[in-house]
Amino acid sequence: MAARSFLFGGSVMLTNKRVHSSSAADPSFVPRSSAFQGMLSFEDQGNGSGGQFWQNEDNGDDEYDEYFHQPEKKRRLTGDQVRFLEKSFESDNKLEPERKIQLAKELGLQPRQVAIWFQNRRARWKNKQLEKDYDDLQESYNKLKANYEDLVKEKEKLKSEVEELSDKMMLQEKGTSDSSSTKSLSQPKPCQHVVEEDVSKNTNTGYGQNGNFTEKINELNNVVYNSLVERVDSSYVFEQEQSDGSLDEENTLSKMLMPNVDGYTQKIEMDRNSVYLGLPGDDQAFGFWSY
DNA sequence: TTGTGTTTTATTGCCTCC
DNA sequence: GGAGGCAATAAAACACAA
Repeated sequence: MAARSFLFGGSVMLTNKRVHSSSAADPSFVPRSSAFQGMLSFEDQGNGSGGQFWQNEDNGDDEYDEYFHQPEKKRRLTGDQVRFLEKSFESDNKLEPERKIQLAKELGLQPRQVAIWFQNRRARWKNKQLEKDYDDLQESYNKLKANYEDLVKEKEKLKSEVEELSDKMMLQEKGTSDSSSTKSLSQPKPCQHVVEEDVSKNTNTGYGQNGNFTEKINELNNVVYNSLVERVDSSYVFEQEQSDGSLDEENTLSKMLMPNVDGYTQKIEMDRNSVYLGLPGDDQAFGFWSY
C-alpha cells in the first residue's frame, strides 16, 4: 500500500501507522468533503500566508495526486502562534486531547501539529534541563575542588610550621644538654680518630706499601672529614648518640641527618671500614672508600 | 552570495500503558 | 491492539560570517 500523504499547515507529511491513528481516532480528522469547512488558519486570520487543508491520496484524484507529489515547503509557525503555544506549555507541558483540539482550533493548526510542537518542545526543555544539571554539577565540582586545594595548602603550611618548631626544639635541646657533644666535635674528633686509625692500619696492607696511594687516601679522608665537620658546625642536627665521642658496638662512628643539603636530606654514615657520603638512591654519589 | 552551523518542524520506530 | 510518548533523525528554514 502506498504511503499516504497529507498536506496541512503548509507542510507535507508522509505517514504510515500515524495515518490510521489520525484518521480513525483523531477527532480532528475531517473527511475530504468537509475539508475546508470552518478551517480558517491562523495565517488566514492575518498572521501569515499559508492556507490550511488536508488531502487524502485514496481518492484517486489526479489533480490532488499531483499536488501531493510536489513537496510543499516546510513552514515555521508564526511568532504569535509560538508565543501562544509557549504560554500553554508553561502552564502544562503535557497535552491532553481536549486541550490539543482547542489549541489547534485557536491557532488554526492541525492537532497533530500542536502535538508535535509539544513533543519537540518537551525535548528541548529536557535538553535545557540536562545542560542546567550539568552546569550545576560542574559548579559544585569546582567549589569542592577549590576547597580541597585550600585544604592542601593549609596542610602544607601547617606541616612546615610543625617542622620549623621541631627544628627549633631540637636545637634548643642540643643547646641545653649537649655541651659534651660539642666538645666531642672540637676535641677528640671521632672521625679523624677513625680515619687516622684506619690509615695507620692500611699502611700494613698491600696497598699501604704504595706510598702515593696511601697519601691520596689520607688526603681524601681529610677532605671528607673537614667537610663533615664544617657541615656539623654550621647547621645539622645529630641524630642522637656519641655524646662522649666514643664508638658504638657496631663500629659506627656517627650517624647524622643533614636536613636540606642541596634539596636532600642527606644521610652520612661512617664506620671503621668506610666513609660514605651518599644521596638517596645513589650509592656512589660522593664516593665510597673501603679499606 | 555562499558556505556553514543552528533551530525548528516533521517522520520513524520502538516502547509502555490501558 | 490502539494511542501516545520519546529518542533519533531528516530536512527545511534561518542566522551569520567571510
